[in-house]
Amino acid sequence: MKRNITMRDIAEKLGVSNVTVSKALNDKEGVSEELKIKIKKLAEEMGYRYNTLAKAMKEGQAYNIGVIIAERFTGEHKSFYLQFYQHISKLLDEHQYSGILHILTSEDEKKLNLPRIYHDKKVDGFIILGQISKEYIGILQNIEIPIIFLDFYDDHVEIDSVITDNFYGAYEITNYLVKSGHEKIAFIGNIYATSSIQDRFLGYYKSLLEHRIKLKEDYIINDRDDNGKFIDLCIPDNLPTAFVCNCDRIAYNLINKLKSLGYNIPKDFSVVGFDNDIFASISDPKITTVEVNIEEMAKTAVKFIIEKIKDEDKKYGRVLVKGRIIYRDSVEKIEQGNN
Amino acid sequence: MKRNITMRDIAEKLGVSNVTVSKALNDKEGVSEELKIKIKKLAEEMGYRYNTLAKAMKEGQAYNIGVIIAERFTGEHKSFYLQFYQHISKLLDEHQYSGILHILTSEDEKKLNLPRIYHDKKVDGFIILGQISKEYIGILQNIEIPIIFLDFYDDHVEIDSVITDNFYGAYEITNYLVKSGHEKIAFIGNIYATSSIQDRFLGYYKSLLEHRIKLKEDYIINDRDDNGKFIDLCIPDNLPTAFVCNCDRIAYNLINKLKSLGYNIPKDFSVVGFDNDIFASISDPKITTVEVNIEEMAKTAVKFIIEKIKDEDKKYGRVLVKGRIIYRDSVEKIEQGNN
DNA sequence: CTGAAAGCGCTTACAG
DNA sequence: CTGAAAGCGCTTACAG
Repeated sequence: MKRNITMRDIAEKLGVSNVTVSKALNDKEGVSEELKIKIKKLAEEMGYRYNTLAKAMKEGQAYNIGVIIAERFTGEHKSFYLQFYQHISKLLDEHQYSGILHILTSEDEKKLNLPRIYHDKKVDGFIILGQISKEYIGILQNIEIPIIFLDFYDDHVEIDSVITDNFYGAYEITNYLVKSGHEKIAFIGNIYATSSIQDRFLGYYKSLLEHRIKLKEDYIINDRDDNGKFIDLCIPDNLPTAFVCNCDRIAYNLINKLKSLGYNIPKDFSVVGFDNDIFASISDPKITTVEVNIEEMAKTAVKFIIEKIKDEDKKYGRVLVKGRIIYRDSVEKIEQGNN
Repeated sequence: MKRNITMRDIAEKLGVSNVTVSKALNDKEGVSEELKIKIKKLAEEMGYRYNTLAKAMKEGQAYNIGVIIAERFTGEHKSFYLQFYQHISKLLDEHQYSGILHILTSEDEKKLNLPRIYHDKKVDGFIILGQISKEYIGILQNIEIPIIFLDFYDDHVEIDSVITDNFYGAYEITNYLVKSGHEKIAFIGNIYATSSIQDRFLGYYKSLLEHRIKLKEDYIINDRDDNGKFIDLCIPDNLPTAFVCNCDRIAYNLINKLKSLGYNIPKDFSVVGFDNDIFASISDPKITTVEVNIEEMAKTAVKFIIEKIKDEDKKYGRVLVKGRIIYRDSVEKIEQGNN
């Protein structure tokens, strides 16, 4: 194996010191412009590659950010967080950082095992992508490197988080349903499962409150068990005219179920979703939904984590990123009061 | 910022040298069992975290593998490679390595810009996930760290590659169609776009050859332009009875197109896909397809790249990983010769 | 079994 | 503007 080319090699060829080479290559003060150019040129010619590791060790920084996603969010057909990661990874790169994805297995989550990349000081901070257990949050808040929650939050803890404005998004899309004449509006989602679903539910509820529509218990329809596994939807006897689904996936399932029961969407029922993921576009009809601004959220999270590495006292709190309604074909305007 | 705990700190508390601590923590020879246990216990108590960076620099190894995916494969609804990456990342972790995802932008690909993580010596090797341009391959084969192609290959180059057995998979699934009575079988895919599609086409062709079915030019139906963008499918006037699609996505599109034209699938046309991705299961009817063994492929690629880092002379060549047919509802048995 | 010395490739202060 | 010295936290010979 051929030895690596180092700053010293460049320095020797030019009869200068490695310190000068270091300064030149890093565009620091203290080298004549002329020398600097000469050094850079020679470095290029010799195929010099900067050794980040050395710098990293010197500074005690790895220039890596760990991105933790719980295994249960990464199943076969759940690419949402992976897409998120893709953005994060790209943005990190622009800041001279690298992302290291860590899939947190259910076992490690239960046993509260921190990832190896933490123990090995391979990362300077963590972005936690998607809900994790309270207990795990508990140990995370005790580690000495900064962390950011992305797409969820936990109120018992003052960890900074970047979340989509679930509350407002659900509020707005429910308003839209009301404006379209609907009053009997059900919500679909396990309102105990995640803070996202909970907030979407509350946004829906706020819209009802504002419009003096009474919240009916049988209009809150559970869609998954406590492990996040989807369960069969239980449509109430007293049929609503519209459904606010906590995500497009479930809206898609609902539409198919209703269609198989002989109903027409949106003629018989209006359905709205959340996320604007693939299920919204492959559904027939295409689903009116709230688009989550993945890129903006990723950008914010990356900015925050890097700032926090530089200054550990930085605090951001809960930061909301607005989504927007994508109008499609799953909502029907109905006559007021015909229900 | 509190100083990090180092091996020296542990050593001092115990009145031994840092060398001894290093040996103990790494389970190396030359420390009494008793002392070793004492050291490990104290390290635990003091919350010592190993500094990989120092080791890495000493060894000139980063214990990171770069995974390069071309931007065009990571679009909104293309989670296939991201899923791949997820497996790779997890497997790498088991080998004490970390994966660093690099999305190669079209611009960098065109300008032949190597990723920063290469220039910064942040990775010890690369896994290239999915086809990249010949020119880019050209510069990649000149870098001094090992690389592996995953899910594609290029024959002008002796870079090791791990690919799914596209040829054999397409051959088998076409055989299945023939066995089901079909003779007028079309292939859908741009056979110049990627080596995967090309091999799938050739597998299809081999099946035809074996069954003495003539290959008809208008039965090779293009599905995308040279940039990989899907185009409208041009169904030949002389209608086939079955379609071999180069991927599930396009099989899904085809089925919808045929359905919108008033046809019934599989009554009027049989359709098979490839990949067993989400489009195969959300389609109605569900698509009979070839499942790619993502995990096995990822495992093989990870094993190979790590071996190649240890021993740069290691060669593997083109390694095929078998898939298997998933039988579903998109194929109809027809009477021989009724077409 | 234990440890002093040297070195991995940089950067940071400091001196000239 | 230029560079000698020290140090980041380990590991690898080598000596005792």
